[in-house]
Amino acid sequence: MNVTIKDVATLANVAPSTVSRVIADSPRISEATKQKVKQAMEELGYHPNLNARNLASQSTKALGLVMPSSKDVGFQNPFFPTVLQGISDGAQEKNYALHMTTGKSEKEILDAVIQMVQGKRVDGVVLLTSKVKDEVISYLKAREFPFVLIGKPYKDVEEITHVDNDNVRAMKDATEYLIKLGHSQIGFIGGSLDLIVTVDRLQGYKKAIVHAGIDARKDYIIHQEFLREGGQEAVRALMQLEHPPSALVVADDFMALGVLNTLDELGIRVPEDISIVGFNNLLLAELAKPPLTSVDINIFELGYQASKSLIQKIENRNEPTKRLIISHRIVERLSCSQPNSGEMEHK
Amino acid sequence: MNVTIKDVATLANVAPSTVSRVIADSPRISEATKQKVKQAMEELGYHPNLNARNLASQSTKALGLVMPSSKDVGFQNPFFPTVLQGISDGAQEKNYALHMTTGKSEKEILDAVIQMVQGKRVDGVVLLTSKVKDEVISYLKAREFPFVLIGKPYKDVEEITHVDNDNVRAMKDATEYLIKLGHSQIGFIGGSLDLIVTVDRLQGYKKAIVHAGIDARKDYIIHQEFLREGGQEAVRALMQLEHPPSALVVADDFMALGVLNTLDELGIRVPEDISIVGFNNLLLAELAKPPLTSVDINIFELGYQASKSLIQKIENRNEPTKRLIISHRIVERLSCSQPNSGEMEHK
DNA sequence: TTGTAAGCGTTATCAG
DNA sequence: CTGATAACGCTTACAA
Repeated sequence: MNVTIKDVATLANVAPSTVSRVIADSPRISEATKQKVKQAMEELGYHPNLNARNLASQSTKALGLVMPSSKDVGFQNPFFPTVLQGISDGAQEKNYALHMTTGKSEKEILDAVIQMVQGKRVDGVVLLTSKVKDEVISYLKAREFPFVLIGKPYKDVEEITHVDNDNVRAMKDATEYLIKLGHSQIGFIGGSLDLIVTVDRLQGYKKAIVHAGIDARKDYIIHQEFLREGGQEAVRALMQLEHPPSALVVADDFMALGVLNTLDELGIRVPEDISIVGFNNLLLAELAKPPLTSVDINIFELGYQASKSLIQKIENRNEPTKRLIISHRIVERLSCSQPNSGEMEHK
Repeated sequence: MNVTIKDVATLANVAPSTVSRVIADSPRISEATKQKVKQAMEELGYHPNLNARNLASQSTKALGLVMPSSKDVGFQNPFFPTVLQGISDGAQEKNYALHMTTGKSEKEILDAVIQMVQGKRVDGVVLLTSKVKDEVISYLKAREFPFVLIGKPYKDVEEITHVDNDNVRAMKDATEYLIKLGHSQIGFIGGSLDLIVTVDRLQGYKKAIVHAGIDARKDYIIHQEFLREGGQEAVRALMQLEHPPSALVVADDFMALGVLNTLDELGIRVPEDISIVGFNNLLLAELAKPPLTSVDINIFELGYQASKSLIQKIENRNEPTKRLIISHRIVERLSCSQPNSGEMEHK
């Protein structure tokens, strides 16, 4: 019914295997027949059946993407489209296709991954988030199935190929940026401690504080459940301390937007009354009021390197496990200034 | 090497075909052997090879997603993660998997689609954007391959199954909302006219204006290349007209954020000096300053219905072409107010 | 350099 | 209700 390799063979007057070899661009086939076959393919509008090919060759030239739970608010973060672009570019360069799995719960996700792996739909998997206790990782490791993680694994750091930023360093840099501006009362606002990024960034913050000889105040640290209600409260409480911070590092621009909002309601001006450094340098950092100084973590590159190294791993099965660190840099905009010389009035 | 249907057959003491039937849950197989086989599968950890299955059955239980060009800034819009959630939910309900294609240019995208369709990787395709002259649509139509479009097709509206909002109506509603508040000088800010949504929304705006007997001013209409530089200029110019608008409808929240920004720089307050209605009701509409009144177009539902109806089409080949219209509603927040009684000072 | 033929792991058509 | 056996469309030794 559909045009197959045999039809092409007949038309070109060669054996099916020859056609197959032409497709694979085998070096040991005469230029003459190559042309003949190619023309026949053209004439018939031939396209290889990928299922047949995959079945016979035991490989698929496809990567599986594991997205975070779709119930997660974080899913809305523009981080994902961007990282996806990177992955896609890396894959396309090597002619790999992308297969996607999502799910509403951890269990659904794991099931989808198993189906796709055991079903031999993909040759490797890239994980878009690293959670603290990740069953998907355990599964993949146990089966020795090629995969790479975007972010840092919770454990077995040495045994899992991953691409990540140096988040400790990045947040340390951000904090020190504020310290250099003259701030010493610096608050930290981060997301759930279930995410490794948060843990790392918090650590970087602490390092900077300690290193500068500022005393670390526990009440300067907030973990809001991303944004929404809870966050508002927390920020409010923070600003009503007797000595509220004069600067804030926020672990994500999206979150920073919410913070900006709350601050505005409280009548606190940015950057006059308080300075803010965001993270990720999302497009919306530019669009915020005021435009946010933010740490650019090169999201696209994160994705690009992930698919690149996954493909390497697939094509060379005993590639060593690697850890790729993507660089970051602070992008200065208008949300930071030197602290007021006088004590900031509160209450 | 891998455990196959044959291994299961041997262990369960039945023929391979029987195992296959058990997998398909064929009604004409005794409960006894069903159990026996299932246990064998369990014991061996059997998982069907999907490539083999697809090859033999001439169908894949997979949907293809066609994303917009990754070079597009619009790709960053949180619209996509959300619509994807909807698609994914609809697919998962019917046990369909998702295959994704992207590309940096229209050509790359078309090639990817052809490969995936002819390669028989998917049973149907959902298109996430509708462009004015869409080669992908032409291709799919010519091959009579099942697909559904999210948005409105440029032509052949009657022959293409699509799920969309009534964007004309939605924008008319938004505009009339402002009119009811007392505004008569209302500006329109939209994206590229290459996108059908923009065309529709512009039309809705015009309808409302005409219907209210307000005279339509051409200089109240702006098409910025989404956001960035160009947009800023345009908004600036708009506000420096002798009679600047007292209200603005903006075709996308993301864009509205940029507008808000420019307005702020100009020292124009929202909603005191000017009212704004956004579109799409993205998460960030809530986080904007002030929180944006926005038209919720039910993005998730758009995706959900798309995959649902695509699957219907796949499973019942002569399903009639359908047009699904998803409802919208205005979500009031703080970006609108009645116009100042006095003329707004400009300069 | 090219052809022959045996898989790859399922499903589906016949019989029985 | 169950078992042979022929596809499905391609790759890949092994021959020639």
